[in-house]
Amino acid sequence: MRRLDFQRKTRIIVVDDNYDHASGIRELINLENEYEVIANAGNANVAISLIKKYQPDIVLMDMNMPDVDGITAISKISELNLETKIIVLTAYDDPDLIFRAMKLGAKGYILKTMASHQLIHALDEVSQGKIYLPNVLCSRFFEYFQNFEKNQQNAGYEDENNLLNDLTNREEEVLSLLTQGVTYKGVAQKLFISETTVKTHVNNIFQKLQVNDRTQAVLYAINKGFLNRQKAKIA
Amino acid sequence: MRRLDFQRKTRIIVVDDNYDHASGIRELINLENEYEVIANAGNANVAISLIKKYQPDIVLMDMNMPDVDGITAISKISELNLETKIIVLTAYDDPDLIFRAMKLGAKGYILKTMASHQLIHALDEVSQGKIYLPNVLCSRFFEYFQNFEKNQQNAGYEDENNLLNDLTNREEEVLSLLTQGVTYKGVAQKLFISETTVKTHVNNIFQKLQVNDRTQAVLYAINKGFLNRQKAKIA
DNA sequence: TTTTTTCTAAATCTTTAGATTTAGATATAT
DNA sequence: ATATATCTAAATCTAAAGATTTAGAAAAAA
Repeated sequence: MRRLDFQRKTRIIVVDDNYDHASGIRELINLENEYEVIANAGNANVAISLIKKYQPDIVLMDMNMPDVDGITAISKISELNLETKIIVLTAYDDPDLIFRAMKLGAKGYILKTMASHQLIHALDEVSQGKIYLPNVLCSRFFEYFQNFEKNQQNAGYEDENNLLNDLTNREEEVLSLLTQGVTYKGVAQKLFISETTVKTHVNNIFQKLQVNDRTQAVLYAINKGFLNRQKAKIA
Repeated sequence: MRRLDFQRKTRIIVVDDNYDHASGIRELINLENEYEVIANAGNANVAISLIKKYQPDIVLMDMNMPDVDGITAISKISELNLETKIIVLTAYDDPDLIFRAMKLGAKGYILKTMASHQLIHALDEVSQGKIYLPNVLCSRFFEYFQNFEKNQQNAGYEDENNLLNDLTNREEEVLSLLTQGVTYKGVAQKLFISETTVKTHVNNIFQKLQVNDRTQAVLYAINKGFLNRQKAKIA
């Protein structure tokens, strides 16, 4: 399934602060006649300017770099909105790293411990527009992904520091309306209570959430996953 | 790599509205001596009550069902917080479906068109706690995932209906402070302008966003991805 | 050059919002 | 039986928010 277009080789930039390692990769790749390493960067900032200048097809990015970390580098590169595809090279199968890299649009992820033909295989897949993620790393990704989603949904639920837990049922109802931008009068009408009662509730809410006004209360609620809670209760 | 624990078979519930298809799967699985289909559900509601009652190890869930759709069913099952693992069976490789199913915690995803030994393989992997997603579907997932993330980051950027686009620079600065719960006086101090000027800006913001007060303005801003915008500008 | 936009500001006024205190009615728990 | 928590409500007050009009200065666009 190698590309048969010999008119132009797939151009690669290698980003690695270890010069020996980078050279090894360069030689390995240059053995293949459809790929060529056109440049080599020792740190993220050099990498970014080189990528801007040469707009390579693929960037092979090492993740253990000084100064700017790999994730930040990937983020900056993807902000350039180029056609350049990023393949991450790393020593560890840290699920958080895999997750964040893929989130930022990395097209491949390989461990340094993997056999060298894996690297070429990754280049083949990615240059064809596919995503290359070995099964082991794919599993890691999904474990993390599913945990992440679960935590998103339950954000702040069993959190000891979540002041929302101190609210009474009625106060939650009132806060819910506040997060919809309803006024005192509006709340009073919707809950069939007097406006002064609403004020009492709102004041209690402010004290419990340790805020001074409704905007801050709403912001606190949103940050602590109050909206998710409400959804859960409705459903 | 099959499990060697013959003391208890892995218990499976099949959810499929097509009886013939369900029977086929049942027979196929019962050929394997480490698995047994303990029940069969023709729709989602029956499935959920059966799952509550029997707490199976694995649920094989067909996605083309009447009434309650498969995604809703998965959502409800995962809310039960059981150890039950869900494998999705479907005819189409719709990336949105794959994405949502995996997001909700499905442990496997197979196409009906795939060979039957794939199903058994999926059962093996999932019963061992792994995630089973064939390469083709994995690619689909990541394409969708990365697009999704990109859209999340640019939420509302080039949206014609996004009233935030009508704001001037100064108004954006003011709104940014409002989304932090700052008062008129506070905004005036931070921007080195008079309080009345702040009021003018805020009133203009309200008109442009078609809202009546700061809470609604803040909510509008958050929903339309204003916070992401600000982050992008700072960075 | 003239027009338009943006940022600035003040004055005036009405309406909410928020703080604080007090208190009756219910229900729950000790 | 007596605290304790919750929901209700009113009165009173101050501070903040919001609406509306008018207008000068500077910059950018026509």
